Amino acid sequence: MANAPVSIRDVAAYAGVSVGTVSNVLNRPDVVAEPTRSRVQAAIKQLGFIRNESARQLRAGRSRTIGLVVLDVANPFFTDVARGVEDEASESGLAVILCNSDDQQAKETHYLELLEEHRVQGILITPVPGAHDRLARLQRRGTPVVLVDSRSPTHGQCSVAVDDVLGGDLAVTHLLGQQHERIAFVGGPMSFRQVADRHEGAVRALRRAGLRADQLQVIETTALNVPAGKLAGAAIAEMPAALRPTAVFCANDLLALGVLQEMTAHRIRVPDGVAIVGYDDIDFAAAAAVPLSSVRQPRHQLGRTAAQLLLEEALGEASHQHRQVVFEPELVIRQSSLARRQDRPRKAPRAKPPAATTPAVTAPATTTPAAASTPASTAAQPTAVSKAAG
Amino acid sequence: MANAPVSIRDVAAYAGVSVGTVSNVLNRPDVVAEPTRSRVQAAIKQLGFIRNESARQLRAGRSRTIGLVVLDVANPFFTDVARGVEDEASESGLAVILCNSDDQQAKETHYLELLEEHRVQGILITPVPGAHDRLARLQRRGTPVVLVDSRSPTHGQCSVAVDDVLGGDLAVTHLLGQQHERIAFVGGPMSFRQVADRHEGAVRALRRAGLRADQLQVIETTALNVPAGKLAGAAIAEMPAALRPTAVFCANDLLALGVLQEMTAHRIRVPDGVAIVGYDDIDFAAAAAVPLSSVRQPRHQLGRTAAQLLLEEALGEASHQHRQVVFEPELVIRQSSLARRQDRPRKAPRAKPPAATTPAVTAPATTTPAAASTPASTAAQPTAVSKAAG
DNA sequence: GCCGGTGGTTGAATCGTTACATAACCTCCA
DNA sequence: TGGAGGTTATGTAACGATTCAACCACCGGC
Repeated sequence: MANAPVSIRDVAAYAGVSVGTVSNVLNRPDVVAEPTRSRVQAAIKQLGFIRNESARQLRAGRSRTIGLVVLDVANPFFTDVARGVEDEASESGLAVILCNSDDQQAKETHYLELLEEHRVQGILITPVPGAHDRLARLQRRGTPVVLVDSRSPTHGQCSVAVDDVLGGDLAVTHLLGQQHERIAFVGGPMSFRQVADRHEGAVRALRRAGLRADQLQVIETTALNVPAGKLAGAAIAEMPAALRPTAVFCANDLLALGVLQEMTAHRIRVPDGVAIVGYDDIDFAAAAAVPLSSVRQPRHQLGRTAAQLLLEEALGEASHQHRQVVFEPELVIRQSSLARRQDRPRKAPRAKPPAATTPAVTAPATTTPAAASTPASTAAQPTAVSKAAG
Repeated sequence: MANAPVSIRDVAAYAGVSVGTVSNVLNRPDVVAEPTRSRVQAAIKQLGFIRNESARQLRAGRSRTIGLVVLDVANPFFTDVARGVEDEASESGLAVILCNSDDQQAKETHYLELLEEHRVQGILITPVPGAHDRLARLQRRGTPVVLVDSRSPTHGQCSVAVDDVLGGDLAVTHLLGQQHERIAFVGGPMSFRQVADRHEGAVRALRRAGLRADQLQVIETTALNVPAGKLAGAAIAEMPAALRPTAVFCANDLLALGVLQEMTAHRIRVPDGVAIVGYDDIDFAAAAAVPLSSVRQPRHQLGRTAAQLLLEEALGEASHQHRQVVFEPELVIRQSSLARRQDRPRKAPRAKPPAATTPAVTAPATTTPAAASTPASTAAQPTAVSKAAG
């Protein structure tokens, strides 16, 4: 039987003080004299009083909550980001409402409404394509928005992202270094900026190597999960061996795992028959059938930084300047993309001296052409921070 | 610039009606005459009015939210459960606050307080060991609690679980059937009911096969994640081959993946050197270095059912009876536990016999001894439903 | 011409908390 | 003795939405 909920009023009566005093004990204990304070605290304990957040929020005008909208909770990339967000939020005593838009505009819209009705402090979101108007409206009405793993086209909000063009470049440069020339890009929908950028990076690497852009075979998927990867993998497996790409760069690790499974199913050896590089370096990448090379993103850091920016905007001084933080990715080389015999002559190695003796080799930033502009920086630290007027 | 938030009052003024009427338009549009209604709706749109959830909640006494507390968001098992919960909740227009206790009592307590302050409709929780008092107190104060993947010792609340003893039994019975006799159990802490039950099931299978219980080597871990699995794997790898278990049953798939990685690192072949069976059948199990045999749980269904029970208790009639729903697990056999050559005596050539032509073999329930008592039932449906007084 | 409905609308009270202006009381010093 | 100044405690007005009794206007029936 639920006994009547006890309010601050009941506590006050029980302790023989006014409600104001109880409120003070709760929020500014130092202004209450010792004997009173402990009497009130005893009453609180005695009656099992629990603050009512709704009432506090109503009074305060805002809730002590932030919203996080991700594309797919089942993707470890996002759960790691979420943990980062949560760590940062809980340090400020804020709760996180985690919402899963599942790539669907309708679900996203629904959650944005819900979060706005909850008067959250702000919203962290990896938007579905075309969400920018909705987000802008939200901001105009007073809810701060920070884009996660996405970049603000208008600089109208803060954002935290990873340089995906560089990531794509790193991946494909590596594959080219392993003597691959028939390379495919698996990913989609292209309307996702992440996907488009990774593709662009791949093209850039190809061009720099003197190849034509249209030599990059593109296999566009309808989603970024394992089943979509399997479909793409099946398509690749069915190609005649002479035309089949010798290497595949996947827009994320889930796709890569799907492709890998399908290769195994069709008895195509990885990396000998087809080399694979994924993206995100989720923990399962290293445990895959063939340990997966992947472009690592600072996932946890991404979430933490996003939350920091949001709190800065929501709680901080009015003089907030929107910032675009861009992290640098890092290529992790594992077995799935190693040439069959690294050191045997065959074709003279083009320009890839430090091969891999250790299972996981982290490409030092300095070996990547694109990194030249960003001197001495750990990949886990933002390298490009631009500012825009609030 | 955040323009002043617009309230129901502003809408009323703008539309030239009373606040009561606006509220009616929002909540019982049918009692409002057509011309008035559309006038109000126009005003709402015009002013960009957004309901204030806090105010509604305050008035209603309860929020339109449920809390879900899991042990580890990074474990795909829990994200799948969470999706089930979310699907069910959103059908009733409820939001889910997802909290990650990280196996830590302190974090769990913190989140429970937070959820109680938020006056959630109820809490779904996979508790850390020893949380039952805290939960009971919570219930006494009026917040419904449903245990997820856990069973109520006192029948004082609803619960949804999977028969973990049966799961353990299935796994080890299978390994015994593959001629393994030196079997190890990897899992921990034993204070988790799930772990203890799976272990118990393993022992039961062993006994039934006429072996002594202490022949099951137990390697207790301090957590249920990949790193803990690697530690256990390293321990196994270091044993002299003559003493080393020929098969390992892991309390969950993350541990199994860790063990598997370590076997590979130590050049111990799976399943020839050591066979492995995991638990949960997360999506990544099938994509592992060696596709992982695993005990499958109806994860999504688990979450959905838990949410259903909670809503039944929170929204339904006062005559709620607590129920304990138990699902039945299902063994999925993959390469990691297939005997080298079922019928041939010794070491086969290194070329793996094409054991699995079908990627995943699902053991039909009827082959498992324990299933005998539960006739014709899909594993995805609850098989045991006991009732207890509210 | 009065009464009883009925369909629409109103306005005030309410939820639990916080902030703030005010009061009550002490102590100390001129 | 009469403040001044300081410390504590009090009471009340918000915050925004919902609910509900009361009210109004109008119609039909007798």
